Amino acid sequence: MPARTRAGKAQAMTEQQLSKTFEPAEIEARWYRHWEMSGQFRPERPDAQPFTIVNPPPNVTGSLHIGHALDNTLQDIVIRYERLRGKDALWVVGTDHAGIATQMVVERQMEAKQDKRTNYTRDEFVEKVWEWKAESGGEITRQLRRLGCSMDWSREQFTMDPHFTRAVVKVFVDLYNDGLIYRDKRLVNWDPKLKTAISDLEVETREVQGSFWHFRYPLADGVKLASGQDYIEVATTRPETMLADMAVAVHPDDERYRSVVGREILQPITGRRFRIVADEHADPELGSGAVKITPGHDFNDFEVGKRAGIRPADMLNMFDAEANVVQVADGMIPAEFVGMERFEARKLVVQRMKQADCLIPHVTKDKEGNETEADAEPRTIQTPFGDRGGVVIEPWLTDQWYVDAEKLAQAPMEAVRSGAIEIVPKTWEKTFFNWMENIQPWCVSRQLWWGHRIPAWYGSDGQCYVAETEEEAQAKAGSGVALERDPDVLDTWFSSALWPFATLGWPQDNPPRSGEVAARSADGGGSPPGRALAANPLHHPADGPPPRSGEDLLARHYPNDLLISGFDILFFWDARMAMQGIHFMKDVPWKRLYLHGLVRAADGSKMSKSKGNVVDPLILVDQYGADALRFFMAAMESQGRDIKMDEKRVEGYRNFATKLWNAARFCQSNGIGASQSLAAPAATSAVNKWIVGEVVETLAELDKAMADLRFDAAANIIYHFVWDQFCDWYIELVKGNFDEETKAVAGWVLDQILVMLHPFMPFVTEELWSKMGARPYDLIVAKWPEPQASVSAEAKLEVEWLIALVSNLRTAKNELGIAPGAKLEAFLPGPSAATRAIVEANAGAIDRLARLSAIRFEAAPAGASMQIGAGDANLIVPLEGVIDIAAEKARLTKARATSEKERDSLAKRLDNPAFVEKAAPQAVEKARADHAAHAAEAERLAAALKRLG
RNA sequence: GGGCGUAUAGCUCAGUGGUAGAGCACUAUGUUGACAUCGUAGGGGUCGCAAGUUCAAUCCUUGCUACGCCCA
Repeated sequence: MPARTRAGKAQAMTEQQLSKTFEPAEIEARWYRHWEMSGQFRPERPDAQPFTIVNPPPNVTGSLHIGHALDNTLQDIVIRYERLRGKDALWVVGTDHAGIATQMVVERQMEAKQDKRTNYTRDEFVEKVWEWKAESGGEITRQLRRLGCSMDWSREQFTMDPHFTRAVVKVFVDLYNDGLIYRDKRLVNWDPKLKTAISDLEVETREVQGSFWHFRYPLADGVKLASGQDYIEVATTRPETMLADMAVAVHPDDERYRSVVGREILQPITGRRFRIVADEHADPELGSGAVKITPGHDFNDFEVGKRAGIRPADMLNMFDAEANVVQVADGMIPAEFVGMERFEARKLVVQRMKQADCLIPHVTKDKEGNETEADAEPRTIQTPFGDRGGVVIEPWLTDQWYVDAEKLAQAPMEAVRSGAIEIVPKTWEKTFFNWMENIQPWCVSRQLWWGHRIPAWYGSDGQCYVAETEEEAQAKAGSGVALERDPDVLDTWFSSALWPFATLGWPQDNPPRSGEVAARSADGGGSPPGRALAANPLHHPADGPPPRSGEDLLARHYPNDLLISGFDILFFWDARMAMQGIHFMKDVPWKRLYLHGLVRAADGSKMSKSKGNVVDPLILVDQYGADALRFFMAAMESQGRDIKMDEKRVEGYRNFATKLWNAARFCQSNGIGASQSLAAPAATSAVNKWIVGEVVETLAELDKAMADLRFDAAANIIYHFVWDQFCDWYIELVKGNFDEETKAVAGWVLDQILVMLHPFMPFVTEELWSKMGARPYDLIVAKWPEPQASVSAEAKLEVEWLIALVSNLRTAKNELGIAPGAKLEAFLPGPSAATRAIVEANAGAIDRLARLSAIRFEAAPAGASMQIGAGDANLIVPLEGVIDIAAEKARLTKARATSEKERDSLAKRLDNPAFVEKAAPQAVEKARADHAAHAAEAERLAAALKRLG
């Protein structure tokens, strides 16, 4: 199959001796470069079935953390597996422009030089971000290579690439024309530090120790409540907002206030008069039952305000973009507050209210009944914080662009319901539906400079024209209308939602390649002139293979087959991909969605820089090798559970790689080399037939685990086959007997191991593959096993008989304190023909492993002996003068007790007529067989004891 | 307040309607030419608690307890 690999031919074909020690670092660097340079991450397979994964594009400012290591390892395992199975496997890779994060990084750099963004024009600043990206962005792409990830780097993508930007603009315009994007004036989550709106998903609610103040709001015009009180009590955790209060709400059924609904409050600080309104938002059970209403600065109050007839445009706004107090439209905020920072204003408001005798102190009583007064009641307050800026979010009234998420959410929900998208593990479906069913309009505009600029232009009259280009907008507006473009950019997630199809060339079928030099559009997207990625030192290697052309990637690779992501971005990214994918492509973005958990610190806490418990995956790679880290990730990835970091376990898998290395070295030193055929070699000896059968079984189990995305099961299956079956038994059984058949079988089995293990441990397997002999192609593009052989039941029985004999003998010797190397002789009077044949065929192994000089088919001489069971045979090993009899008696007694206990328990079950009648027939049958076996074993042991006297 | 998840060996975790497994750790032992990053053998668990369903429950149901996450 030379067409499958361009590289295979170029490679040295001679068998090279394996070095004594396994050194991962050198092997990893060498092989990764070779794979990438020779284009083997995406070999040409035009006729093969496509298989596609897109990676969650990491933030261009990011560096590899342990979560990336998990996520990308799982993807690489799947993609390497499918590539080995002959599919046209495409793993799309790229990075995300990360609007806020990237702008912050560059601004921070400027700050360090006493410089700032606003010293530059927008274009100048954006240019500087591109410069930053060229120099320092994309560190993570190098780091992914160190993990061994086999992505198609030749088509590396960036969300601000020109073709991607065109896709983003088209999506925006199309959604606008479909009425699914609109501009609206409403409260948004405003980050006063970053001075931008953010979506509700980017808000984190944290519990903060705060205060709850109670105030008197005097009734105007001498009005009194039914109780005679001349004020209404209101309480708040944010007193500063009373500078923009526009109402007090009471419940319509609340008798205490019914008489004053429609009357007015005279706010003590501002002197503003506003109405008391009836609204069900006010809960009579809570506090006084009356709430102050600041429609311009609170989400609930906004709704109350609208119901009370206040138009959003008329709602008072008392903050600027940095959350400092500004004068409101009615000019009633006292001058001393204007310009004040929000939390300073809070203090001053409390002070002024207190001076006006409008503060109701909080009174507590101690055990003796002594009263203490405080200004406020201490309280734990659920407070919104921006997940990037880390400051308290301020609800702020602005014009923003919104996506009608509710409409777009319908099709993805149907896709999951119908099974068009399978969510694995299934438990996440509920969470998915819960969010999708309650989805809110998605605020997509951001007040940043770095990102995809919104394709909307405004005339001087405020009329808005949305179009893909300024020319089109101008055409819509008519010539002569002066247009100004919307200064905002789009949420980064808005663009990454297009990843499964825009990376494949949508809306054009032949996208520009990453090497293409493209003029930067006015959108701020696109690589700047003369700074194409091919010339980017980060695009490693600069002389790598060119991307292929002429493919209709979109038609071939959409829908993607699988998406693997952490559950933490289910809403942010996965759900939004599903919305955009189905809307624009009329099909699901991927057939399966696999969600994995978080990697936690060893103590189970979340890793975070502030806690200082972050484990750097690259340090683990340095220490144990990438293969070991990858295997750890796979072995620990059981669906639905977080992974606790366990370095000892990584070490264990490093040891596993070493074990395989040494086994291969041993094979090599015995003249075993590369196998010549895909099919298992013809085997005549039981041990060879047996190991071929074990490969057949292991392969089936492995394929099943992979089909189910059970990475832990898959890793364990191959681990135990290599260590337990191949190293511990097969090699030991054939040692010293390397005839041609055995060499052929051993070489073939080792090759199957290398192929099956390759998705998990690509480096060590590729190295061994090349060193074991001449190969027509590299392991990365080898063929998945097709043994074309079956399991031999007789061989299995025979080898398992031998294994039982050896194990039981070792156990007995150990318990009796006999040196493991001591050579003994055994007697087996009247063996069955089958047993006799086994013994005769395996004299060598019996001598070497069981350390029996002979098994005689005759009665044992009188005297003390030990009894060794193997299958239904009972071997007698004379111990005259070897050990003390008491120890052997104790051993047998214990073993007999175990068998008797099992036997009796089964007998009890079988004596129960209900069991025999109602239980499944196979269960009854199995119980009978087990009972017979245990009874026989107990009897055998009893007889042995009797013989000991 | 709503939702989801977890509780199994000293630790980290699999698993099953028919009396429980792995890795690490632990104990004993081993330099017979692949491997001490190893070999051999061993000890260790009333499967969180309680009730129910069932011939049979660690597994299914309900409740409780503890811990974690998400949403409000």
